[in-house]
Amino acid sequence: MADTQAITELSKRRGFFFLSSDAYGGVAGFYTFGPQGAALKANVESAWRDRYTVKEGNREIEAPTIMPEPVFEASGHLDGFNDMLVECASCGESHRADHLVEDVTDIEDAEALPNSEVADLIADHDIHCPNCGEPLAGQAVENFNLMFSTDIGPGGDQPGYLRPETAQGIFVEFPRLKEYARNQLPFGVTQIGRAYRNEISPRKGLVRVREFTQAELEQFIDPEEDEPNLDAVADVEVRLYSAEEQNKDDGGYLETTIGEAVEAGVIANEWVAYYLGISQEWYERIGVDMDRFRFRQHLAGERAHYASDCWDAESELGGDWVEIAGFAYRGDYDLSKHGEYGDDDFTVFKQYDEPKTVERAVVDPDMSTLGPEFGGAAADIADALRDLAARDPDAFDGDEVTVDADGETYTVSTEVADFRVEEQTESGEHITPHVVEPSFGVGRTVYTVLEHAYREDEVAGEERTYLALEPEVAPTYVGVFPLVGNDERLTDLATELVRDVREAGLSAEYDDSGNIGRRYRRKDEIGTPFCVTVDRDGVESEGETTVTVRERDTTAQIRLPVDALVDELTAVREGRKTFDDLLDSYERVDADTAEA
RNA sequence: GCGCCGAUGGUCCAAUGGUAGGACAGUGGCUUCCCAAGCCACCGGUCCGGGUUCGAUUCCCGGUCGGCGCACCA
Repeated sequence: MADTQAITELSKRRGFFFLSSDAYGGVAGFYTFGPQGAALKANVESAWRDRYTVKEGNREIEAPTIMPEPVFEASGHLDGFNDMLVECASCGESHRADHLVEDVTDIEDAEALPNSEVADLIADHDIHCPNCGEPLAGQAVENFNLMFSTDIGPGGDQPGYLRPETAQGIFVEFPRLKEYARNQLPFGVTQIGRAYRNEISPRKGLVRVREFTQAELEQFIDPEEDEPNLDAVADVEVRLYSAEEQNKDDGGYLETTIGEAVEAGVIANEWVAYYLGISQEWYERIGVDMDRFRFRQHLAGERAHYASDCWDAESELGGDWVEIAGFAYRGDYDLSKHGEYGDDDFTVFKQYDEPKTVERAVVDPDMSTLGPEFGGAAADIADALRDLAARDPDAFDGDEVTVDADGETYTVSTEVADFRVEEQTESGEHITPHVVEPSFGVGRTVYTVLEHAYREDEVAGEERTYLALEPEVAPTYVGVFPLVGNDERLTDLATELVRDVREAGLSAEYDDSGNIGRRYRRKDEIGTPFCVTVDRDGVESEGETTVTVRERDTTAQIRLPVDALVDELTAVREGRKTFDDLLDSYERVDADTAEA
């Protein structure tokens, strides 16, 4: 069982991740991925890109991390990302001021009130500190916004924020993105990038940090027509922790399939169900221990108001369940907000199968009459007439019609209004697409992969530590060693092989220091799946030159011709073969015999 | 943000009011034909700032960072 300390220590020592800016005392919530960690993270991102961008036929973009204030007014982060804190003068405890007020009043959304008013309410209702019982009256209510703010350009008159999620970078560019998709729904846009939250209390290493990487997919759909390919994931087995089960005293997991869960209505939304299925398989692929993994449904209270169904992927880390991805059906919330605040069109024109002919009441006011008669009010009157025609065509039945404009009532002859009923052909309508959002925390995923891969065992009576990383994500794929360092035939060939392996696009490290066992252990600790060793038996043998390949988890070895080495290693890396296949094809080497 | 505890080579630990010692790791050499072996040598450290003191890594205060608890996690 991997404890957090052991992994933190290994990560520091072997270069997976460590606290940033340590030379200057460090700063909480910021981590640097070292050489192994950066490679591991890059491999996880590649695997994500392969699954959620390439295999889904989506497109990836890269938006700036800083965006101007109006973006976050529209997204709701400027208001909604604030916490109101009040500190107790007696015991120093900080509390959510809005929550305290909501508890003792019938105000439901105290967060919407100005701070001074909340402070007054605390005084008026004589609210006491929940911790020590002393009165909180007179204490200032302070805002704490979780977004990092900055100034764009000189002068400081254009405030900007570091994005608290990568998603907004996709939503704000929707008007162009829909053009690239040729206005055809459904389409998906992905982004892998940094996001920033000025967390009050970063904790637990990589799990809660202030700067982190997200991988997000925004799937834009027509809610009335588009359906996911559920057949592709219907048989995928998942462990679900539904809201209903969470509310029971003895609630447990539903071990079921995606198909059954949709059938039973446990997963309300088919798109969400589809991505849970895809993700179950993806997590397994990158080496997450599926016995320490579950999908947990949000309880009604923790769901954002716009999300109709929301599930988290959670992994067990150090005994706690940690959210590593969220799957939300966001409806049209994001796009309609940006449509409301932004200048561009956040809808898609949807053509009907066949054009519809509709009868529509229209007016075509004669401005040459209205203008002279009503002066500056004429334009408003014309607008009011159009509204009225759409709302109440019967109003035009008589000779005259009255409308209100600018607070006054005007009477216009129906002839001047030129009321008539027209047949119009409509070829389609503008709709606001709905959004399905699978959103992944990359750092937490990387940490999960590390912790779930951590193993301790014994080899030849000696303890060893190793990382059972999947070949696809292992930061260093292969180690290449001369069995001894003082024989040029061995060192020369090993040096040559490292070049060959790298040339094939596989990350490789050469090592001739100390004895062979030490070098194997070094590679075990960074999760290198294979070690190639050049020995005298191999270079002295009649005929072809051979080398040994050792597999990390079992320490089993095979001997194969150097000419086959790169091809076989590539095949395993790409998932076309396993080491077991190689065991069947090549001579097995018994390390114990060789030792004797 | 608050409370408690802590901070010594790359890592893990020891010691001390008079500038620090070990283990492991690392580097160079010897040895070594398959799993952290052996021998020699080397590299490398008291979190930051202030105070007390002739002298502070040690005592005191503040800060930073970490662990745990509380709060927070749209």
